[in-house]
Amino acid sequence: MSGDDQENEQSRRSTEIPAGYPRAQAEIATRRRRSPNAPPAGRAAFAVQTGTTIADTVHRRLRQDIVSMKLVPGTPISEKEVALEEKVSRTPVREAILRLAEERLVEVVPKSGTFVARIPMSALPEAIVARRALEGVTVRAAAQHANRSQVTELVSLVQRQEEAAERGDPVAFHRADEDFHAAIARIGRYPGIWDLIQQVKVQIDRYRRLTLPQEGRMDMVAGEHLAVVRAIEAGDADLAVARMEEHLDKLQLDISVFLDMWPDYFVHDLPFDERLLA
Amino acid sequence: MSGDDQENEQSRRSTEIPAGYPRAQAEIATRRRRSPNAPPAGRAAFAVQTGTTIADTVHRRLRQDIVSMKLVPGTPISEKEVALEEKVSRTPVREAILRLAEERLVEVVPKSGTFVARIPMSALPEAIVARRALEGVTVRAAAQHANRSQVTELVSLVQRQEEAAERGDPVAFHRADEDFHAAIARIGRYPGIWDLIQQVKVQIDRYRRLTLPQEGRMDMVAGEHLAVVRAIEAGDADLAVARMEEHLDKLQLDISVFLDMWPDYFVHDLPFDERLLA
DNA sequence: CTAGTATATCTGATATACCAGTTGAAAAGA
DNA sequence: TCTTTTCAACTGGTATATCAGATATACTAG
Repeated sequence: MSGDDQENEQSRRSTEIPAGYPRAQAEIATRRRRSPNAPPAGRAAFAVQTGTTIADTVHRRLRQDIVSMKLVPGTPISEKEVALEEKVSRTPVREAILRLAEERLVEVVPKSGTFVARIPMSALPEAIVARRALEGVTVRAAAQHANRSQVTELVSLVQRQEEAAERGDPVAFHRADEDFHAAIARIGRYPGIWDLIQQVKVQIDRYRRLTLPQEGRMDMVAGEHLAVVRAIEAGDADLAVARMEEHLDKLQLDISVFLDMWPDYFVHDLPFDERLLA
Repeated sequence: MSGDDQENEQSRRSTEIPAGYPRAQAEIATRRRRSPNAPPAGRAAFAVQTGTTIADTVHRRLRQDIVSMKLVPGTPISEKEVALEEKVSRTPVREAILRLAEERLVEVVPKSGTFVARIPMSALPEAIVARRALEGVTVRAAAQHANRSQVTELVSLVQRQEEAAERGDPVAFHRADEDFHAAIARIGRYPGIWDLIQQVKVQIDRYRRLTLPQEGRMDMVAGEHLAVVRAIEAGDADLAVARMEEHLDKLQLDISVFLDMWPDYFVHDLPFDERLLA
C-alpha cells in the first residue's frame, strides 16, 4: 500500500568483499597460463563495494515487483522493453532476467518470451517444511548461543514489529518480521542458513501477498515471536524450536480458496517422476 | 583417476518444460501492452527440450571441473580464454560464469578477473547441519510414503553402490550415492528439497574431494544406506531419521588437517556480524 | 464465412565492438 | 640496488548488431 515496498535485500551477493586473492600457486595443467601478465595474484581489489552493477539494479527492481505481486504471474517481461524503460542496454537486463529465472521467478521461453512465473503449487508444501526444518536449526542454535544483549536485541525487534502492527503498517511489519528471523539465524551463528531460508521463502511470500492482510494476525505474530524469544532467553532449545514451529505452522493456510480466486496464478505440477536414472 | 567425472546433473533447470502459458489475462497497469502482437498467450512452445543452450554446456563443463577440484581454488578463469577454447563467443561463457558466481563456485572481481572460489570455511558447518535437517525431512517423509516397489528400488540403488565399492570405482560410487539420496527425497514427495540439498552440498563435496578416498569407508556407506532403507521398509520414521543422521554425521571430518595441507584453498571468513539492520 | 498458408514482426540467443578500471612490470629516479 | 612512477596490456561491464525460431495477422482458396 503506502509507498514502495523496500523489500530489504538482506545479505545479498553484492555486499561481500572478494577479500584478496592468493597467487594461484598450483598452475593447473588443463588451463594454460596467460602469456604475459602472470596470474592475477595479490590483493585483488579490496573495493569496499563490488560496484553495484546495472544488472544488480534491474534485478532488484524486477524481483521486488514480482515478489510483491505488482507483476502478476503470466505478465510478459520483454528484455527490450525493460531496457528502454530503464534506459540501459539489453545486456544487463538479460543478466537480471537470467538470475530471476534461476530463482524461479520468471519462465523464459526461448524464441517466444519471458513471463513472470506462476506459483508452482507443488513447491509450496515443500517450501513450508523446508523452512520449518531450517528455522528449527537456527532457533535451536540461537537458544544455545544467545547472550543477554542478543536477547534484548530480539526483544527490540519484536517491539518494532508491534509498533508497526499498531499503526497498521504492513510494509514495516513485514520487514521487521524478516529482520527477526534473520537475527535468530545470525545469533545462532548460521547466517548462511538464513540465505537458504530466504530463497525458499520466496514462493511462499508471493502466495501470501495474495491473501488479504488478515485482521488480528499481525498482533498474533508479534506475540508468537515473543514466545520464541522467551524460550531463547531461558536457554531452552527444545522449547524454542517448538515455539518456532508453532509459529510457522500458523501460516499454513489452505490453498484451495485462492486457487479458485486466481486460478491462472498457479501451475499444477503434479509430483510426477521427473528423474529417470540410467 | 579413471575417466572424466560425469557428475550427473540430476534435476537441473534445463529438463523442465515451460508447460504452456495462459493468456496474461490481467494486463498489468505498470507494464505497457505491446502495440502490435498481443501478449504471447497460448501454448507457448511445448518444446520437449528447452534447447540446451551453449551457456548451459559451458556452465556444466566448468562446474564439473570446479566441483571435482580439477580446477583448484584460486585458478583464474578468463571469459575470453574459455570462449576461445570452447569456440564460442564471450556472451554464453559470461552467462555460465554468472551462474557459477551465484553458486558461489567462482568469485568475479570486476576489472580484474574471475577465479575459482576458495572454500568458505565458515560455510562448511552450516552446510552440514542444513543438509542434516533437510535430509531428515525427506527421509521421514519417505518412511511415511514408501511402498514396496520403492523400497525395492532403494535396495537396488544400494546394491549398485556396493558393486561400485567392490570394484573400487569411486566415480560410480559417488553417483550411486547421489542417486540414493535423491531417490529418498523423491519417494518422500519432496523432490524440490533435493535441489536445495544439492545446492548446499556443493561446498562439502569440493572439500571431500580433497580427502583421500578412505579405505573401507565405501563399504561402510553402503551399509549405512541399507540401515536407512530397512527403517523405511519398517515404516519407522523416527528410526529412519536417526539412521540417516548417523550416516551423515560420519562424514564429519576435522578440517584442520586439510587446512594445513592446502591453506590457500580456504577462506577464513569468521562469523563476524555482517548485517547491520537499521 | 471458414480453413489453410504466407509473411511481417515479435522474441531470446549469440556474436562483436567498445569502454573504463586494474594490474604488473618496465622505466625513471634516488 | 631500491623505491617510485608510468603505462600498456588485460579484465569484466556494457552497448550494439545479427540470427533464427515462434506467433499473430493478413491474405488466399474453397
